[in-house]
Amino acid sequence: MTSIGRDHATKRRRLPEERPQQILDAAFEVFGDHGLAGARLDDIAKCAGIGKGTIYLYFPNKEALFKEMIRQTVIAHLERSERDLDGDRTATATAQLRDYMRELWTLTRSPAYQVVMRLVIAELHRFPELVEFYLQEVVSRKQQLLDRLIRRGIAGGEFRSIDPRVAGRMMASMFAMHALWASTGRCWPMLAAESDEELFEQLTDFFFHAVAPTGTSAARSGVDPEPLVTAKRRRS
Amino acid sequence: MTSIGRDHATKRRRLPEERPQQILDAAFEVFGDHGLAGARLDDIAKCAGIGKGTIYLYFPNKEALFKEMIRQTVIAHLERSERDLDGDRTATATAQLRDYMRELWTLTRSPAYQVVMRLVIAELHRFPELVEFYLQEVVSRKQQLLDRLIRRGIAGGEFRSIDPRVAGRMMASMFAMHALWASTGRCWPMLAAESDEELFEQLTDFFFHAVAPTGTSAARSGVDPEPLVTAKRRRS
Amino acid sequence: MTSIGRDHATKRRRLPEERPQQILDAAFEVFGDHGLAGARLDDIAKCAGIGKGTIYLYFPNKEALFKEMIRQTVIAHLERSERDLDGDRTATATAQLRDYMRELWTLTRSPAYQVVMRLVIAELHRFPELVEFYLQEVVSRKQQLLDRLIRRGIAGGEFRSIDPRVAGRMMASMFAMHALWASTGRCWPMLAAESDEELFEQLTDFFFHAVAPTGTSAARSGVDPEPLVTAKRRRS
Amino acid sequence: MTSIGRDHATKRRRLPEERPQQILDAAFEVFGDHGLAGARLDDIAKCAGIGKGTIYLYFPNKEALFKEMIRQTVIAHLERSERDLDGDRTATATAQLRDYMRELWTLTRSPAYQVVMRLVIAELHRFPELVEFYLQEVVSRKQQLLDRLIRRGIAGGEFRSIDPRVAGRMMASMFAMHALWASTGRCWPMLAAESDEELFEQLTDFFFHAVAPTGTSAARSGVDPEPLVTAKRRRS
DNA sequence: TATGAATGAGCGTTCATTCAT
DNA sequence: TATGAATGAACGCTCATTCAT
Repeated sequence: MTSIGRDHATKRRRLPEERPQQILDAAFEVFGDHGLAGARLDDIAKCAGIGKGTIYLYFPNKEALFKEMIRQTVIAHLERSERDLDGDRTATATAQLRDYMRELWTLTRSPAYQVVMRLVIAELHRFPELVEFYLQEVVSRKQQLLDRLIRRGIAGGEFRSIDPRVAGRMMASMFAMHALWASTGRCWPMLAAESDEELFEQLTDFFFHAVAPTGTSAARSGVDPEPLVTAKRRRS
Repeated sequence: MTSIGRDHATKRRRLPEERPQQILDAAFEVFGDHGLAGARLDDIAKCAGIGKGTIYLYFPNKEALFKEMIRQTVIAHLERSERDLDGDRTATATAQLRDYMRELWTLTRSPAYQVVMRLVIAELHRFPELVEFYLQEVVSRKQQLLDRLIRRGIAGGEFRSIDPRVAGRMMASMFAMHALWASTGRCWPMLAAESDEELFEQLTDFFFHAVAPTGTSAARSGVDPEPLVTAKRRRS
Repeated sequence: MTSIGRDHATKRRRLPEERPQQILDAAFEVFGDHGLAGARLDDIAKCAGIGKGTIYLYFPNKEALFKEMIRQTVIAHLERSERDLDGDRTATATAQLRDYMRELWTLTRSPAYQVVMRLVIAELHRFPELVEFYLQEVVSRKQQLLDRLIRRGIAGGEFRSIDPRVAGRMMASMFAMHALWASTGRCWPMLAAESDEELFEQLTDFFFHAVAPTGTSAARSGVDPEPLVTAKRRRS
Repeated sequence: MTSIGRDHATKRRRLPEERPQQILDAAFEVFGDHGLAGARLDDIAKCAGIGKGTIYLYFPNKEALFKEMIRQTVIAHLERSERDLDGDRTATATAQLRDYMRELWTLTRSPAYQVVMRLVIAELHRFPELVEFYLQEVVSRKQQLLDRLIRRGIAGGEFRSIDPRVAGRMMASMFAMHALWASTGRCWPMLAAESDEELFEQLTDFFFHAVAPTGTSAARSGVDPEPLVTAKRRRS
């Protein structure tokens, strides 16, 4: 069982300081496959290449593991977005929004984010303390971010006069749902035929058409009319 | 929670013919609170006011319970929609689509549907047999339904030239996500300020703008431009 | 479910007076297939063509069913044997013993007896009252029966001088074990190649050789020397 | 029940290496009392002085426990016999057979073997996988062993010309049944009056008489004619 | 007398958590 | 610090027994 010189393995003994991250990485993987309730600590330990008891040296219980996962993924992304958007005040709202979407889409394709999204939807409501945290630190901050952006687009005539919270919510719902679908590719082959890039184009195209100023071609927002059946691949 | 016309004693001894529905009602509640994996048959029985073993007189196992929940909500709706849409071939695609959305939205507001949606998204993938069932009986049928409708709208010049599968997917994602949000009202008060009717207007408005023929006011689709900040209440 | 004129079925409604026997017949069948612990009252009821609750009108519980089965099978056989053997005092001991064996073998081939044998061995020891009954009413009476017979054979020079209790015990053990093996044909195909008749010949042949007077061919007991590999079929 | 040299506290904390045997010992006891189906894992755990879950660290399920019990008793003996018999090619078939019987008898007197025999006969047929295992690893191997031995005895003129499979089966049935009887000593006092040694003499004597060459005294096989009523004690 | 829907204790098995090493 | 053997409460499911009809 023990192999000498096993230093090329993916899971190898790391420094003690890395232990918590090592455990979290394993948790992402196992929670993703089996959900919060279905995941076994045994598997997480095995996946992290450590003993089962060791987990309890760094996290008081299963729930705490989940908390930390949310903190890492979701908060990290939010702060990055805030920095990016507030940093550049020269670009058009359309351009900034497109950048934001691009980043969101990139994130959306990462397994860790997909896992967290699914867990948040499926199981967060059983941890009231976490719900509070999530609302304060994620939902409302994200909403404000989009609000500012869309208001600017409306004011500048880039978008039609739409309730910015509604537009933000629509965007969020489309991206979230597609992330969810993408996260279970094998189960929901609905999306399988297209590339991620194509999906992104479809999402942005749909959104910008929806908020395009009335009486105006959405093409002005930089989106070409789509052919009937399948969007052609661009850039990819 | 209390149903009018329950003229019996505490909770027990409804008519035997109602037993399966009685169990399903309890299942909706408990599954909603604890998820598919987290729900205990014991609790469902207690909630239904019957013994644990009684459940097994009507359903072979937990999975079958959920299958029946899906049948009662999602599939029942699907079949109703299929009947409605195929029954009236005179209305415009826009009108039919609006009718469909209206019905979907009504469904979307029912707790039972919200629960099912969350469970499907969160946990279905761990029950391969159910995944198969869902793909066959729900996803593909729904997709075909929308496909026909949207194609007709495009052919008739009501909608712009968009991939009908994409448009269908966007619509589905928006409604599904709003159902999810609404299902956890206490947790996601994001939507709480507005009426259901208003939410419906926002959804349809957004969608019809997104598929409106280019160079054309979406107003032709029967949707007025929205005021800036908050949609005014109509009809409700 | 209810078929009119269903009077040809094997399990049909009998007179109420026959109810207990009807239940016992079903019990023989189901206990035989599944053992005492493994048998479900549901199956017995179904097999008897009656409702499950009806069983409890005639037997206080599962255990009582088993008791009655033993009483019926074992006692019935014992008394028949005693009558037969004591009735005819003219035949040789060898002939009488052969007759007894023949009858025992016939009994041994009946499913009911095989079932009881297996249950007695497997589970009787858990019912002390029945054990007492069985020892008194079966074991000792049977032993006395054989004792008398074998003593007579020794006295008359038909058998060698052997402890009659030992000879009786050997005979009983061989027959019992073969009954057990035969009762699970599918599981113990060891015996499958031969006919019941052949097995009977092998058993009696072996026994009479073992008790044959020393220095004498067993053939005198009416048994031919067997060929080396496989006994030829006679009479069957 | 109490083993000498157990110098620890109450019952717990034997060396971990002994755990599997500790569990098996308890299994022998509980299976013996309640049968295969009737035994509760809880009781086995309690009897072993460990927690219920601990059993599953060493055995995947109930069935595997029994499989191991068979291995330790029946198969271990079988392999010992195979080694012994193949090791010494100089002894007469009679002597070898007597040695084999002697060992089988020793085994037959051990409670563990008696328990296993009863369970095999009474309940094995409900575990198809175990049946297969038993047929492969015990029945057929044992039959071959005896076949070789008896054929040699016949070829050398030590035994009469008898179907070796028949002779083997008779021997097996006598020993098995005596094991069964002995296993319920309190229930079947039939055999209690005599010593084990005496029983062994009776069994071998009976067998060798049965296979003695026709027209020849069985005494040549080394067995004296028995006195009428009770075998005298030898060697014991 | 006869029923079968209803019950709930009890089963084998799992796994989050503990703790002696 | 790190382990993994040990634990026992809890799960889904079964079925002997009860009881309203």
